[in-house]
Amino acid sequence: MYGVDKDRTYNIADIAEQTGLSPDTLRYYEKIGLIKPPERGYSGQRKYSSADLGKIVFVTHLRNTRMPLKKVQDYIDAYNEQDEEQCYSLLDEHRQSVEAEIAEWSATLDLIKYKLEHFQEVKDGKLSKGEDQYEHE
Amino acid sequence: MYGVDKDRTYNIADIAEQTGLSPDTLRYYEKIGLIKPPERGYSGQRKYSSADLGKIVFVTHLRNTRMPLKKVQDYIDAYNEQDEEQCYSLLDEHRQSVEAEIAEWSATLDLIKYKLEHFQEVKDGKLSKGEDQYEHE
DNA sequence: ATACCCGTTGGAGTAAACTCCAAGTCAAAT
DNA sequence: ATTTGACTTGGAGTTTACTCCAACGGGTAT
Repeated sequence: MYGVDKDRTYNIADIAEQTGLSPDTLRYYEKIGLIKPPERGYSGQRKYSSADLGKIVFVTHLRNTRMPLKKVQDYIDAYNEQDEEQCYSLLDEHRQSVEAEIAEWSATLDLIKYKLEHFQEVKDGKLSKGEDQYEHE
Repeated sequence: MYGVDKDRTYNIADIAEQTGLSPDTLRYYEKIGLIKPPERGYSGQRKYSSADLGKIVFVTHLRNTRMPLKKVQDYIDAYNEQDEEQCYSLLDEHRQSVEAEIAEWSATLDLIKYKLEHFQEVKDGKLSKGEDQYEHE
């Protein structure tokens, strides 16, 4: 709005600094088609615009949700086609998979806790003398 | 205890069936030193004992807790040295990392939910006309 | 004897998301 | 003039945990 140079350009190091992505990652995202190739300067160096920066920041927001790059890709595509419905469902789909992930990790945690409790029994002597080798479940 | 052939032998397919691991995975675990090489039969084929089976099942129990193979390795080592303290701390350490994992995924989920709500606002028209391109946080 | 099936090996390939590298260009600073 | 520093490229390497493959051996069924 104010104070922001809408027309300045950024080199790859600037973008890296602004986004927290490494230059390598930026080139990688470009290579896989996640971000569009920016203009090039005098000696072939990338020259990003403020709009470019905005789009890359947007990608980082999606990545912050741990959305896989393929899905980010799909999301960007839907975004460019102004298909908000599709954007929404992709995000909601992602929410579901994250919920599933949490459920799996929670079940895993329960299992570990169970093992730890069982372990306590072993240390308490309840099972310590038996031939229960490799049988802590 | 009863009805279980303590002295029968198993080929790799039998072990695969009993454990749910593939023959390839069994050979892989053996290659990385996670399970000890079993006896070999007439023509060089693996001949697992009941004890072998037990140990492999044990590994699958650890893997069920999503413990990384390296850590399973450490656990087995500690187990073989009868260092129960160490076994316990490895498991507890693992519990902590799983809890951290859950915390991260939960934060991710919150972020996604926030985005979805924000999205709703967009669809409700609050932001739909603005030049807010690439600015859904 | 021939096909068939199960096993063997070393090594390559897969997925995801980077990360690193060598070799090269180019301009500014000394 | 030369060093320094930032950038370029294609391509290889990293991690984890497998999975697949070709080429081969050997016992069983017909």
